[in-house]
Amino acid sequence: MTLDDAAIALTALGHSSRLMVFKTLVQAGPGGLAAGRIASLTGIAPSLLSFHLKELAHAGLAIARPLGRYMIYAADFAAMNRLLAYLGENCCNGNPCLAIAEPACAQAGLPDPRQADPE
Amino acid sequence: MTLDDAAIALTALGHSSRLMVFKTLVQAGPGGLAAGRIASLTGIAPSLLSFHLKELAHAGLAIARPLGRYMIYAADFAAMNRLLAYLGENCCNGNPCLAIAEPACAQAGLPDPRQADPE
DNA sequence: GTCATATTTCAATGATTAATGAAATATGAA
DNA sequence: TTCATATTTCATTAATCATTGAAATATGAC
Repeated sequence: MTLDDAAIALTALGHSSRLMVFKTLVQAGPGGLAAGRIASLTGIAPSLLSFHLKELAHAGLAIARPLGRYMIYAADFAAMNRLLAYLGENCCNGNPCLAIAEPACAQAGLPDPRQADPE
Repeated sequence: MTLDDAAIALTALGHSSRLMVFKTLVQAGPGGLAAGRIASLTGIAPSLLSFHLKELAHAGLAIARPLGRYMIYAADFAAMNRLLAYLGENCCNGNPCLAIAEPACAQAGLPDPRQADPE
């Protein structure tokens, strides 16, 4: 993932409506949700939601597949992982200083990586 | 961290120049860099850089401190960790499915958390 | 004090983005 | 075929953002 790829994905998530939509898709899991269901869950008008979903899809964070007259959108978990990996490597000095890494390591008796000094 | 806080931070990082600036600050470590040094490292014009640095600071991702006639900017690693934690919890279903979590866990003999099915 | 350096502010411009509602497209049901 | 549902497209408007260069501010050096 290049810096520009990451910036495009971050821009897509950097809007409260789109972040809410993406969060909704994540909660829905890989099966995804129909556009209308996303609209009713988030309260976003259909045409505006279509615009935001297209932004997310264009950024590679959501995948669309038609199902009859419905359009099913799902979060692209792999893409999100790549983005988080990029941020961890390039924007946290490559150190395991991420809070998110803590729970998985705590159960293994490892020290909390959040204490690592990033200098 | 609220969804709106996260969206503000993501917007700040969702611009290639600002992401490059932030990456530069991260590489510099907690000691930070003078604005002029950031300008020469990134090739961004001083007045435009000032604008972008203000955006990063306003989003809580960078901290500024005056040092004589210089202004030192440093990445706020704690804020970045909070953002990554938010994304991990809310945008990866709370599962340890993050690629970034893998290295720390591999050394403990844990299975690769990236294989976890987020459904 | 005067000068050079470092940074920010400001105004102006152009570009991009968000939001709204109406119209178009497509699918399934009756 | 006709109708209702689901979604997208389009045109329009408003709003926000990025960029530039000049001017202002502040600090340290001489």
